[in-house]
Amino acid sequence: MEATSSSCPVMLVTQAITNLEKCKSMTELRQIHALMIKTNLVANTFAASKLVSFCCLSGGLDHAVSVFHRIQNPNPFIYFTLIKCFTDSSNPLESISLYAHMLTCLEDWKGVEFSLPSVLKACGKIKAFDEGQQVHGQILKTHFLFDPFVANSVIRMYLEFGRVEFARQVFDEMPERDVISWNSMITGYLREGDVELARGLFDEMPGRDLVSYNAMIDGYGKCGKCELAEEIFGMTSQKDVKTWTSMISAYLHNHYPKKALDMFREMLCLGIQPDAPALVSVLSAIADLGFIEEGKWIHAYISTKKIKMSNGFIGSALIDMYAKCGHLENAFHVFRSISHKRNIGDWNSMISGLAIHGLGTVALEVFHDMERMDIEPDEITFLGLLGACSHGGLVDEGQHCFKLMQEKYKIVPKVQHYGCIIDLLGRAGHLEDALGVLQNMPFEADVLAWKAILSASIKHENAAAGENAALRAIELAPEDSSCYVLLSNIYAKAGRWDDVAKIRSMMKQRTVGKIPGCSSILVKGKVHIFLVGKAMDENCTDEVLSKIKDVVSRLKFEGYEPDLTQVLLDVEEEGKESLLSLHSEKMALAFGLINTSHGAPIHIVKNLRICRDCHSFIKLVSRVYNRRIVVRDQNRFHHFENGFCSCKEYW
DNA sequence: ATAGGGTTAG
Repeated sequence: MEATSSSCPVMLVTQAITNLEKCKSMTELRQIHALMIKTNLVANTFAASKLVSFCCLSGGLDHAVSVFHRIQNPNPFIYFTLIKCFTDSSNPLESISLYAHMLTCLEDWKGVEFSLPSVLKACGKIKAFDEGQQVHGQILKTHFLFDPFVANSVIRMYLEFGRVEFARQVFDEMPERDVISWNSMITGYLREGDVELARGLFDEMPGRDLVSYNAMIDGYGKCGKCELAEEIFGMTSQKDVKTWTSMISAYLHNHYPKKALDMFREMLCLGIQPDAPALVSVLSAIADLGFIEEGKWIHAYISTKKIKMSNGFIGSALIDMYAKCGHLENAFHVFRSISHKRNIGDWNSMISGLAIHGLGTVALEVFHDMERMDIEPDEITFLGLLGACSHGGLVDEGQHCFKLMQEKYKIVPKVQHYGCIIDLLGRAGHLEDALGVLQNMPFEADVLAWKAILSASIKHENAAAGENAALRAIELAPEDSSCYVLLSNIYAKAGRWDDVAKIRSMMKQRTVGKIPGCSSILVKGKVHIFLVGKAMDENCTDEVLSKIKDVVSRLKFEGYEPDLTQVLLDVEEEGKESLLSLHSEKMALAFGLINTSHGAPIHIVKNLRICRDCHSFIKLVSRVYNRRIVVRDQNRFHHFENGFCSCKEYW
């Protein structure tokens, strides 16, 4: 028998609901419940289900269950309320049990279909494959597959299991597909990396909506097909903030941070309000570019719009941005300001931020705070820590961290973690040990592991080890120009000119292009970009070139000797010195010397690793011209002051 | 009741 609502006047029901909606604490909730029992409102289906769902929302799942048990003959809708709560809770298994229990209690299955999406979601969430198949079986028997809500949920569940072929079968069998069915299949294929199949469905589907477009943009972006993402982006005239965010992150994933930033600006111009995810992705682009002014603007925007820093990634994105723009104090400031509501990402960003500045000891201190506060570190925390030790030359501490992560935190190291350890040992000159780790680790060595050995070999002048490492790295990443260049440098240094020529022609044959060096500098709020021997704003090229000449001759007085050992690939002997002096970071530095006042610090961002000559050049400039110079290269920060660099030659 | 976007990583 259905609980009667006729016994309760409508007024009372509405009153109870209003009370529930205003309710702020469990104590209040209990009072309302008591009143509802007194007036027999608990017998009213609608009021009772509201009560159950409010219990769930305020975190009192237990209370919800006890309320539920006092309801006589709960109807499918009340079951549904609690099932949904269980699905969203940390214990979705309960949702499946309650569903099974409901089936044994109900005589009439009318209304059961409302619970099916929740139950299927619960199965997917806890990867309960067998249970999921059982529910699927029941759905087939009871013909609920006719209900697109139900069928779509079955599809979603199989996708959650990673079984696209099962999902596809349901998709093919279901009597009536709606736009959600198509979109679900498309995202399923995209998650598998099967863009062609996804695109096939996208082209074939009868009526696309925004979700379809956004999913394709996102999918293309993630698999490195930026042009195709752009194509889809251009196909739809209606765009929402997610469309823009998808395109921004597509640019980001494909290493076009400038385009990502431009896209964000365009979005703002059209009056679209960025939300947290949009801001997080643009912050990441800004961090890549090192555009501190834009970063500060976004920070101010977040503050004025009162966007929460605690949940989500806003805090970590801000910390990361400030650290990568060289403003560690601001990163720390954000980090401190969220001290009571930090998530793991906030800690990780702070630790990695300190790592790129070479502040290994501080990073370890932050980690100790984390341990004191019982925050469970994850694998990224340890990548940051190992990197911090590596850049800070802290060999023992790094090895200790590596042990700690396995023994105390039971984290199984990935190939990246081994890469860090190899790098750590290699940099510190323990080349044999580094090779030992590489040979004994439970993974095939990847490019980065070999590149770590390669740069350690070069630094510690072991040509044979370097040659071997370079050859292995080239095998694994034939498109990466840096390994060819380093190898040919090794050959050149040994006078093996035939081999130098061989490498050069190999590069030509494989059309491996060198990535052009590029540096940027911020002067009076404007970013200026320099390539080798050329300013993007060509008006100032000549002025910069003559300034470099001045600086070089002044430094030569102080004992500067151009280090020609790294310009061995393409150039004749007499061209080497002038080519060296045209490196983009020297151009940017000269521009900074011309256009900033005496004693003002200079910040430069470079896309590649800084070369040895530029490094000693800038050290000297910092002393002779009495300037603090901060350079971010591909790997880390260099803080130059009074002739010294913070990296202590660890780079 | 079912589908879409986000950070930190050698």
